[in-house]
Amino acid sequence: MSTKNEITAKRRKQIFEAAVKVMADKGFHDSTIKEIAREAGLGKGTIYQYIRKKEDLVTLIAEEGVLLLSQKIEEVSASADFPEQKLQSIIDVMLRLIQEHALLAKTMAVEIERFKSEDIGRIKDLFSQNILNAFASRIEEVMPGGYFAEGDALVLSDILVAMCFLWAHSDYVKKHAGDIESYKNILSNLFLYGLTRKKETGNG
Amino acid sequence: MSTKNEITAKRRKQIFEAAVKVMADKGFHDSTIKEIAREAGLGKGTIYQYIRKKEDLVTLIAEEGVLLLSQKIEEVSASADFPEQKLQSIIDVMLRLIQEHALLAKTMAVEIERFKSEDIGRIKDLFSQNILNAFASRIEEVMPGGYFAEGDALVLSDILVAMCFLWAHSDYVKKHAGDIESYKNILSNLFLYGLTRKKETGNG
Amino acid sequence: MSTKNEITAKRRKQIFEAAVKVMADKGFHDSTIKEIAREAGLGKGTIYQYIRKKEDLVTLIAEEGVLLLSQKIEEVSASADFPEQKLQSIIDVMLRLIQEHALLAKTMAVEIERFKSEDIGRIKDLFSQNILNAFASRIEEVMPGGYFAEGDALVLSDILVAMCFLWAHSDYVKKHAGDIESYKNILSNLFLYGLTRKKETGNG
Amino acid sequence: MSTKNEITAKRRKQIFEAAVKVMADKGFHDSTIKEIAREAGLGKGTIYQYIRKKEDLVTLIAEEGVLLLSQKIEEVSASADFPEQKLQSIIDVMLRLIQEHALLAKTMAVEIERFKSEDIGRIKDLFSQNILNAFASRIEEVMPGGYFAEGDALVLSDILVAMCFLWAHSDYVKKHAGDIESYKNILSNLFLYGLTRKKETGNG
DNA sequence: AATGAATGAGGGTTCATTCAT
DNA sequence: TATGAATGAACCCTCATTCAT
Repeated sequence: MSTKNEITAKRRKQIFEAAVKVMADKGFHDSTIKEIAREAGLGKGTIYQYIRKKEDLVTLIAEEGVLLLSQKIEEVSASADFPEQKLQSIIDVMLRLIQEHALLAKTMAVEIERFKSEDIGRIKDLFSQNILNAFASRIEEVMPGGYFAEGDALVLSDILVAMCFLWAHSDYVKKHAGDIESYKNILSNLFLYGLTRKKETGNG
Repeated sequence: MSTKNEITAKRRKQIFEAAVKVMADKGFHDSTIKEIAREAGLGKGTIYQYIRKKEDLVTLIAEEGVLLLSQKIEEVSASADFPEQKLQSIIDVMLRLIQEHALLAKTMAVEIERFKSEDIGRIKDLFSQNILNAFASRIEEVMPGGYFAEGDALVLSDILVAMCFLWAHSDYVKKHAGDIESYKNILSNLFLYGLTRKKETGNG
Repeated sequence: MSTKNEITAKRRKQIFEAAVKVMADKGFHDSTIKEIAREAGLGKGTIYQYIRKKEDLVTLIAEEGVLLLSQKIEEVSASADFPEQKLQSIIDVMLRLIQEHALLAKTMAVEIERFKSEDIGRIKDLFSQNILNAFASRIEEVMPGGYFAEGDALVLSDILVAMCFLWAHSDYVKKHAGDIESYKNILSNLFLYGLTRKKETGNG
Repeated sequence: MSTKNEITAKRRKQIFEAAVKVMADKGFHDSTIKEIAREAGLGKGTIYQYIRKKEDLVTLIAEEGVLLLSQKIEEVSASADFPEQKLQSIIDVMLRLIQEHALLAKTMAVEIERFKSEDIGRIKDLFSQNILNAFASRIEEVMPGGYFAEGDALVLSDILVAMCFLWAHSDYVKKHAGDIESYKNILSNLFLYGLTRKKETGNG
């Protein structure tokens, strides 16, 4: 026995997943409502019971994506590790999530930047506050005394997050890195040590 | 007195620049031929004397962009600096070009990845060979003995190039970094030293 | 209460009839989908729920026309009359159908020959097998011992059918013959007796 | 040394022949001025020095065709043969001309009927007076005492002329008759004797 | 709530025609 | 006179959105 709300939630999920799947493949403009409806196993008209405009699907995807990432990221932030480990953890989690929700991440990475609707503004704020700031905090913990000013932390977190998303939509990166584990190591080492730091050969 | 070829070249440039401008603002799909024509100061039909399909405009932009970058990048590579300076130079040049041709770079960054026409394949190869490889070579020169394997150079160049392009289309980065000079320093320091290297305070 | 199929059938008919009407007047190229839609009392987009391309309308018209003619022609062929009466009957039926479906016949006569799509090939085969052959059979029955070889029957049926269709699109013929009854007599007499046979004045 | 008029005449011929060639292949609407110009070895703009509108090409073709046919047909009419031979001659000439100027004839047959411009009216009159009437006269000479009324001659000449043109554009007729000689015989016999007249086996 | 038939705005593209050279 | 670059009207077709069932 399903309550009305349960059905609504189920439909939303159907539509969301179909939209993610189709849009990750074709991008926003080349995806049609008809195809998304078919993928969702619903009628074309039914979609419009749950969204007002096609654009809303991107909002939906963005929102879902940001929430998903936010939750996990917070967990990591709460861990008791050393700063460097915390940074590695957050990269690790981010990449794992992106891998796990590859299609969602791809659509987020590719479509969101170009959207200018009002709703997206709200989500970008959420993204900024929950994700970028979490990264920035982790970054701030490891950079004092080094080459960066305090204000650089935000830029660096923009960069790091973007590099994580790169895994979702860059064919080059996937081809060159081979697997996500390699990519994670490269990213961690780059951010922690840079290219020129020499590894200490463990003799003492 | 203009020869036919001169006019043709001039028109191509007009159209190219109009396309870059409009597409950087609206993206491929939301740009209409009509608007591009208006921006170029030409009639709608005239556009089709110089391209066969709207899609060709992206190919054109991609090609022009890759050539533009390739040329300058090569110059840097030929310089006689030390490896670390060479890497800084190439980042410097890349960012300056991206700044100078901001709209072109934005369209390149945003649209090319999603295009799947045959012509784009050719251009991606060009991009890979001329730009990614140039970066990879510079990267290889500074990383021995450190945390990276030789094969990582390509991935790292993917990453570095992506970071440069981030300046072209990420509102966050622009807002957080303020100006391109800051961004350049952040990128250079990140790549050369990473977040955790401590600056030696010169009291030796 | 209309089932989905009934509506579909109704729409198809609407569109078909509108297309016949408009195309008979203007020909394929000078007919626009917009006008056909208006004539059908439907929206422009609706047409494309029932056809894929404008060209399909010609296929549809051709097919319908051939089927229509085939059915009636077969009935005549099955009659028990003498050969000469059978030939007259088939001319009679053909002309009556062409008169009755004047617009359809005109479009058939004018447009089909020039179309080269694959679907038309199939329909031409149908036309050839069902209509030309029926005429040829009737012709074969009356011509032995005369001026024609057996193999001429097909050519003669091409000619006779073309003559019938002439009624559909030749202004000259309509003007000169006046009414279809006259035209039918002329055709029958021409085919049966030729120009030079003298009528026997019934005095014996 | 060419006078201005000679060049003009030469250009007209070039354009005329190119138009005939292209239109016979593709029909009026699918022929472009560009292609006709190329076929004529002239620039696109040059065409418009000799015609006002694309439609004029059809007028030109029609006019030329009618004149061509008229001239030869008149010669035959002036011959001193017996009526039946005269009819055969006129069929013979007509078919030979159609064969010789196959492309011209095809375009005449296919395109003229649908054109409604004022100029075409004039040409149709010419056609009617010069060609249809010539045929009608020949027909009138052979039909007295037979199955036809005097007024039928015009209809019969419409029919006969149409049957001659059939050779120019019916694939069926060409395929079934094989060569034009056969077709000519079939047409002649049909018109002179009909299907049912028995050949007298010449034994007294 | 679910559906898909109906719709028309809007976009890409073609091409007859013009006109400056 | 010859040309072809320039132009925009006009057309086909797609697809987001609506709405009656």
